[in-house]
Amino acid sequence: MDGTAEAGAGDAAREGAAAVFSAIEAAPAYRLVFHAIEREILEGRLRIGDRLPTETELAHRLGVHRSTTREGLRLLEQSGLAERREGRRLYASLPRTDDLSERAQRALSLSRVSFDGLWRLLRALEPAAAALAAERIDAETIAALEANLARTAEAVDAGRSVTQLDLEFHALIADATGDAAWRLAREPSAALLFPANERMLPRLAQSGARLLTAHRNIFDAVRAGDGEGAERWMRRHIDDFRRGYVLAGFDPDEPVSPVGAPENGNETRRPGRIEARPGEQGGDG
Amino acid sequence: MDGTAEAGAGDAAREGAAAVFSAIEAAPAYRLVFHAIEREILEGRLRIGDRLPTETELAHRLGVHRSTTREGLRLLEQSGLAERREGRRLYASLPRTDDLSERAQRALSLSRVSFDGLWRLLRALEPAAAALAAERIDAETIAALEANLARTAEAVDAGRSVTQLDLEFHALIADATGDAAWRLAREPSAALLFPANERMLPRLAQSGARLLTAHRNIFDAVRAGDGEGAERWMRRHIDDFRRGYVLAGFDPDEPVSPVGAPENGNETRRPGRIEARPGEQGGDG
DNA sequence: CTTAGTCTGTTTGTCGGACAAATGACGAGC
DNA sequence: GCTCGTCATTTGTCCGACAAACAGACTAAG
Repeated sequence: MDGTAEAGAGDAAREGAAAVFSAIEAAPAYRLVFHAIEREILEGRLRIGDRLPTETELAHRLGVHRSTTREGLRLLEQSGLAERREGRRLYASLPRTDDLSERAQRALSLSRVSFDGLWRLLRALEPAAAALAAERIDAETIAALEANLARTAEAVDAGRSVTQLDLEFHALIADATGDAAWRLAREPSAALLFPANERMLPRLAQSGARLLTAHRNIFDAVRAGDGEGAERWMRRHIDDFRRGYVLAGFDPDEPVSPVGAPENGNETRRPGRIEARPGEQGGDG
Repeated sequence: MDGTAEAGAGDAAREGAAAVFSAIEAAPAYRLVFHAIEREILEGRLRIGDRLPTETELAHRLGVHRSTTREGLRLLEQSGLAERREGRRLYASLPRTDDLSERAQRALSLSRVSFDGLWRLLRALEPAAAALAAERIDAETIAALEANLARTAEAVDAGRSVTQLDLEFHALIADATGDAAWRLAREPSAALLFPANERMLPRLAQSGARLLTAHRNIFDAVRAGDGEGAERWMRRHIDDFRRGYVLAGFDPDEPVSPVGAPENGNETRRPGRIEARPGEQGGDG
């Protein structure tokens, strides 16, 4: 605890031009704890799914207090490398893609993104994804897409919102590429862009039906292994989306509005405690 | 403290069919602390850049102990919504894109991605990004690109590796779109794919020079506002990249090897402490 | 008057220990 | 055999303490 900083104090003759003085790297112990465990996981000594040692044991092994260990564990937890199962225990895990997407989405929604920027991104991605999907799709994803189409048809008939199903359809296409990179690349933008549908629907007759038809065409091509067709239909679908947006009277150059405020509930759902503290201190300053 | 869990214990007469029993959402207090602060930031009561209250004050206001507060702060920290500046204090911040990218990249590298999948993703993205960049680029990014090209030329002359500069060039193009979504979408994949260059270089004569020429062509088109040209040159560049990969004798269907093990240093660099504890407990089991 | 040192109150990092509640394993009882 | 208490383990939370780092204010030196 006495890393006395006696670095560049010496003679005042010249400002050492050659000396580099790369910034000293240091970190509080809780961060070292985090990295120690992270490393165990990344280098395979702790395999995905393995239960982490007890807090007490970790503390003991790392030579720090349990509180410090716990702070490190929080970092690990939030980084996605540790995950709670069955309520309490922590298990080593891979950061989940949807988790990453969600965060990216939030970051995006807080930054400046225009409808047009997002749209052009997806116009580049989605057709290519559809083409690749046509080459690689498996039976399982086909089934999932069929189910999605069925539910979309229902929703359209019933006049319900199709936004969620729309998002799911496109996500499934991305999944069909079999490559996590595709999903990761498109998800945040799609989640921000496609809900714009919600605002168009009331203004455009038949937009639900059009969407369904488009999805069906895309699906048929994908299932048939017709990459080119899938790409073409998807591109039309995306173009159509933009057209609808403009027709409905929106300005594609405007920033997209952050959809969905941060909800409260969504915790890791464990039975037990309901509130942190029923009500003890109000807040006095 | 005493949220005694007396949920569904009652009479065993009938299994309430009508009752819904939506899963009880509960969370430990440290998580509630996290969400409380998160919410303050997301809803604008704490603005980006604002200094967070003292740990003690937070603890007091939220009615929990400082230790608990600190655990919540670790979550916040790792989520990117709080950031240390000047060493200690925590400030509200936006999750940084490069941070998100880095995590996404790690997640990708741990999952199954093939050269081909990544390549096709970037083949869809990069040309479109270049086209958009040509419409929107500003003087600053032009300057950055020029600097990048100059350094690339140097590196090629000197026979040094151009991988980092290559990555930077493409990232700058994405930046030039002015839309964070583009950078976020391509960064993780690019970071995994482009370093493959490193392996090709020794096997292919002139590949550095080819890369430089391609970058120059792309840049010229972008600067001239020639979207179509930029797109075309970029597509060629990406195609060329794949051709080189195959020529060099690699199989595009193989999974990409995780590049770069998790390094040690990269902390938040704060002067002061060098080690958590110089050497107090060795580890006895 | 600027520069360098000194002092002081505040804030963070870490530690020690304590205890209630939840969990999981296990053996007793219907 | 299945259900129900019992008990040890583990997590969540709290209390309190103290050293180190830091931000400022203030003072001595050039």
